Amino acid sequence: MEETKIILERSDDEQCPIEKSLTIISAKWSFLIIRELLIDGTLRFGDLLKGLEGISPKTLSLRLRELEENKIITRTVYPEIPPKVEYSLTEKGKQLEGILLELKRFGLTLE
Amino acid sequence: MEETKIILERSDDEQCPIEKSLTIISAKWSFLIIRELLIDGTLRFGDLLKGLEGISPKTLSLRLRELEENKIITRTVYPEIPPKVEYSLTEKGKQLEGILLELKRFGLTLE
DNA sequence: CGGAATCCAAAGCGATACTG
DNA sequence: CAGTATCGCTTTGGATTCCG
Repeated sequence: MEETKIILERSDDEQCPIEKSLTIISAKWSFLIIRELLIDGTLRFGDLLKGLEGISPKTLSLRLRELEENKIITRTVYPEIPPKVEYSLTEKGKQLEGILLELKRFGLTLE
Repeated sequence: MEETKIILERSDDEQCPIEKSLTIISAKWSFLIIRELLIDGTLRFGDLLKGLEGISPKTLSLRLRELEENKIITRTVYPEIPPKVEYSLTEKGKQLEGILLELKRFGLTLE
């Protein structure tokens, strides 16, 4: 039962793991979307559009697609009229709560 | 001896703490600069310029100033000729190692 | 050596209008 | 309702040159 220790080292990957994580979290509006879903569980496109004041549907749509591609959220379509689409976090997505809390803790130490 | 629990909640600050942290860490090249300093301790401008392949002096200079403003690094000038300037992490800056490790751990779970 | 100044291309994103 | 399409501005940062 070996666990590989995670240490900090240089990585010449085109995409090192730290960078992958940051790319996902730090795109504009991304962590806010994730936070909404952590708090509310499941939300529709319109809910997010309304909850995140200032976001455009274009950007929201783009961010949601990226998060889905990275398995952070799931997208569920209900074949009704009018359409209904729900978004929620995957298990992997929920793991981001810890990171967001760390970022919050650190951010609070900045004047 | 009360400790305020850090919980995830909506924040309508122009700059919520999570966003502050992310702004610092996720600017292009920022976490790489921090990682270099975590590994090497103290580095000169030229060392960083050489170590971070692809960065331009303009961008490096900009990032260093931002990090200094946020008390993540210190800048020490030795009044010599030719000039010598050294950068290293503050105690606050060193605290970012934990966050970078979390980001790495998470990044490794992404395919 | 450690930057600052300039110029420019690319990306990012908001506003808005439109569609299945 | 849940997006997509288009347009144009703003920001970012790379390349390069120059300076104390």
